[in-house]
Amino acid sequence: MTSKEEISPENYANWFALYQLCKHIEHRQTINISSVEFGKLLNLSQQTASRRINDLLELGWIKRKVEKKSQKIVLTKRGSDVMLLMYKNLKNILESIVILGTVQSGMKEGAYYVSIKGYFDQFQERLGFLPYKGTLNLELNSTNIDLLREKLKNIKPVIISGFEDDKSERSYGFVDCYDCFISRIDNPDDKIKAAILDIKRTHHKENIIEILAEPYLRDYFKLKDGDKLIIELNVNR
Amino acid sequence: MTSKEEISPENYANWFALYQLCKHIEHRQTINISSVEFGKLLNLSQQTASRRINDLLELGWIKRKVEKKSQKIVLTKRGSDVMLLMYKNLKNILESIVILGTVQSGMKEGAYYVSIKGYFDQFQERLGFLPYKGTLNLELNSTNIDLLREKLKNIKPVIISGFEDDKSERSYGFVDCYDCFISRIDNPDDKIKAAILDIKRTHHKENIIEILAEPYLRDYFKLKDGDKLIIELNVNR
DNA sequence: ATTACTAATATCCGAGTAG
DNA sequence: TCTACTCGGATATTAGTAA
Repeated sequence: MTSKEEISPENYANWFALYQLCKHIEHRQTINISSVEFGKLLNLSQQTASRRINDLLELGWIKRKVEKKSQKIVLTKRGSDVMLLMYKNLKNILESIVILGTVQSGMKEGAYYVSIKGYFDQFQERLGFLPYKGTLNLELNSTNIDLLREKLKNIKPVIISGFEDDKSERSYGFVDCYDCFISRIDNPDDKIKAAILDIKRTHHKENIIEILAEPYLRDYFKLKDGDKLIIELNVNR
Repeated sequence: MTSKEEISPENYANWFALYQLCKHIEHRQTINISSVEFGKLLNLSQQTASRRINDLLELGWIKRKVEKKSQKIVLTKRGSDVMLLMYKNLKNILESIVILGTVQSGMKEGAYYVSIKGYFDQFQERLGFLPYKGTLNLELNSTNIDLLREKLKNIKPVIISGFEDDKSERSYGFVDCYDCFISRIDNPDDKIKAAILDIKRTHHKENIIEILAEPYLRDYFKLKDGDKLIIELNVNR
């Protein structure tokens, strides 16, 4: 069974030691590292690094063989459980610290509206980019949709005016857009400037939003349905 | 821009403080917590908890308002970046500490072979479970396939004997199976007993393995193509 | 109630060094 | 070279309070 042990102040130094070790795993859960080298990783002395290794041994998080030139350290089942537990917890935490959207296969209506010249020209002018002729649909869970709505209240929308189409004699309403940045959850540094189409006026279910961006986001981020994206708004926090 | 700062021994106590705070976020990146309560979370005194909050303020990871009964703490952009960075690093680490397989849409041949009575009866008897009549295909990256092969060398396979089918006058070769456990990467505690069909004898690409289990795994784990599963072997580490 | 200062103390770290 | 012990000094934590 996976151990449920939490990292408490008595051993978070040890958790970090394990974390640094894991970052240097080479093959088959194995690390070859001397205590001097390990000390450098930890910004600590050889003596303390050596003591850390012994602590990890005692916790049952690693096994090792001391050899002449260095020591061969192997992560135990218990050790990998410790890392897994932290991963799992962080994953949960992320749901409450960033706004996450799940990629959904779009109904093609988005593409139609974006393409309409009366809208398209305004998008280019007021959003500052020439949008791809289609939208990416993101599903938000209820926590995230609330968080998003709350944040949008404090942001000035980019207003896309309505207009009349002479030929079809139809009138098109105004649309509010909100500047944002989109990134993959596993690579938050690669951000794309994008815009959220006003969620009040979409024909979708309440928890789905539509994203406009210059590139075709499915290709740019290599997305599949179900992938998670971070939606970042320009609010000071 | 996302800060690239690493957590060094001078501030990993602070990292853990932030982590514990984040675990208790209620709404809109906000936490209401007194220094006494926070001290309990950290297994530390009220005084130290209070100092930690001040450290986090100084690092720019949180903002706060001290109120009568408690303090309202809000995670900053910088603070959420710190958490995201750790998440990203852990995600990378996981690839080297557990064997991960990516769910692939199967070609239906697996189901055919499992269903053949000559095999099916043996599966039930020798694996200890009545398998679902189909296999789940998992794609492994090259690191993980090497790791798996290495581990399988040290495990005794469950041998499924070959046989002749009188009617079709075809002969079926033997199959090796390996006991394992399968779990979702985001819920490693919920493990399903399963078996890996001998990768040497599959007709697939080299880096795809087939999994047998009692339930229909796609339903049990609510899987979509691209989801990641942990494959655990019963080896002592 | 709170938060947080100061002073006392407990803990941790690294130099020196042995095996 | 390695790892890892002892021990004095550095650092962190807490008790006692103030605000």
